[in-house]
Amino acid sequence: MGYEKGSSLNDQSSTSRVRPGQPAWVDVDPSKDYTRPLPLSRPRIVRAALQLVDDKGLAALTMRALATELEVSPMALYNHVRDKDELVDLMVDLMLGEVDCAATEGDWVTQLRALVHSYHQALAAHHQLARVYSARVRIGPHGLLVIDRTIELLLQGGLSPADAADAFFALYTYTVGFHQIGHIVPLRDAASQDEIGYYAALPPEQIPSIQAVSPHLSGVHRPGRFDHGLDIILAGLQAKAAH
Amino acid sequence: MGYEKGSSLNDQSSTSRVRPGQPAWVDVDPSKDYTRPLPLSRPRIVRAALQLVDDKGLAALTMRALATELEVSPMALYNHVRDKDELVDLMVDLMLGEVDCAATEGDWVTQLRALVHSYHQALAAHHQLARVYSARVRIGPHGLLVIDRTIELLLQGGLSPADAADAFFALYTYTVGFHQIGHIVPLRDAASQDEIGYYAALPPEQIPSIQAVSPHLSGVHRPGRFDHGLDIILAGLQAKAAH
DNA sequence: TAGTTGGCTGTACACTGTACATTCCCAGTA
DNA sequence: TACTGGGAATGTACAGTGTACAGCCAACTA
Repeated sequence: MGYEKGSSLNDQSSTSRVRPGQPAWVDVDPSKDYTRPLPLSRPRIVRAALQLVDDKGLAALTMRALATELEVSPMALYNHVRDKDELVDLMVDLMLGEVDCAATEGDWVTQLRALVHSYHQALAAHHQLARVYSARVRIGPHGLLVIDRTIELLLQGGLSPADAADAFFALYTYTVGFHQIGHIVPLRDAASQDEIGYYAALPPEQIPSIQAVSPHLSGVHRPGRFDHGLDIILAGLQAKAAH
Repeated sequence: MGYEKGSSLNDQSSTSRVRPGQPAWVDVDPSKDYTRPLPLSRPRIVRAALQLVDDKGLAALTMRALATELEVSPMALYNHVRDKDELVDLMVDLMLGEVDCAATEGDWVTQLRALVHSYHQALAAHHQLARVYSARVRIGPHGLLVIDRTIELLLQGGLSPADAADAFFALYTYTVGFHQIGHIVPLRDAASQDEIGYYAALPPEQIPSIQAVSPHLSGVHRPGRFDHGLDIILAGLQAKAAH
């Protein structure tokens, strides 16, 4: 997006920029290094970081690994980003830019469902990143727009400002929380069963209700799970909006 | 709970145990070290870790710091705990032991509200620990009991097993998510305003709805916030239970 | 052409989790 | 009482983390 230049000129290598100060008639001297990486920039760093996390997981995001990816020394990043914390904040806001706030079809509940679902999809597309919403969330411009649109719809539905704020937090908390919750595994033998194998730590007769719904518990993030929960909240909101 | 021995005998110092192998008539020889720490044990380690996190925050939980607290070498911990991951799992389950699953007054919604509220309170009492629910959750015996009781009440309310599972996840996600969400601060100048100062990153006219409810947004975890959201979900559940 | 500036580099440090080998203490047995 | 086997605690060490700091060198300004 305006940061890469002339990629058709340099073939597979993305690191060609002719060093200045050379006379024009000098073509190529293989003994010298005429190439430099693309200019570093905040957006390029953040995009590369998000890519890295999507590909290799959150644990793989180290300043060193990111620097390697960008063919640059680790400390070079610190000219564009205060610290790793800020980098993560920027990544979150980049992701939030993918949320579609523009849908205006249907009544307020329908629009709200679409908005939150879009939020959900953005998180799902970068589900590793969702685990970072902890301790503090720093809201950037994209985040602000999503929040504003959500509250707008709640007010449009007839909720009081106080109720709208609470409802916003309920939706926000549910949506982000859904992605923060990872796979649920029993305390022991986590390796043997990679998802819910609930009963491992307690004999079945002590947890009859879990037994009763057991097949529906596996697959924490199974398709439709999020929307079912969302519908429950929306139903509650409609009840509240109608007094 | 049966792990400390004779605490009334040793005064404030928790590190007095007479070294064996000394003749009984030898009273005290100050030149020798007769004292040893209390015997290490899984529960003692886990309790000390939870205390440490409650007092000094999650970041302060390092194996070295914990070992210092227990007056023991760092590696001694590894005789009782596989790794830090397992330690955290055990801490979570210890906290879940504080949830009150026994209330049986009122109808199923009332009981469910009380149960989830108790879960909320346990998390609030150790709110630093809540931030650890990421990536994976390993459920221990206390966690299983809480889950089982929740599902029992949902089934009692008339939900189908599939609906009960979805509803459980909605409640679970909301509750845990509520505590994972930390303070919300704007991207810039986070230091200057320690909670919501939303508008910093965008001019006010671009986020009119946020402006409209602004006073109700501050204080993410203000008293009552959790319960208002919970009531929304419970209202949705009642609607669902009644078809 | 001389001076300055700002992005990039290499080095270095404090700190993390934890593997490994060693030492020590204590219980149980002869 | 003396011996011994084994589990628990220790010290050392290592790889990997974020990032402070000082120097370097290309590129811009006068």
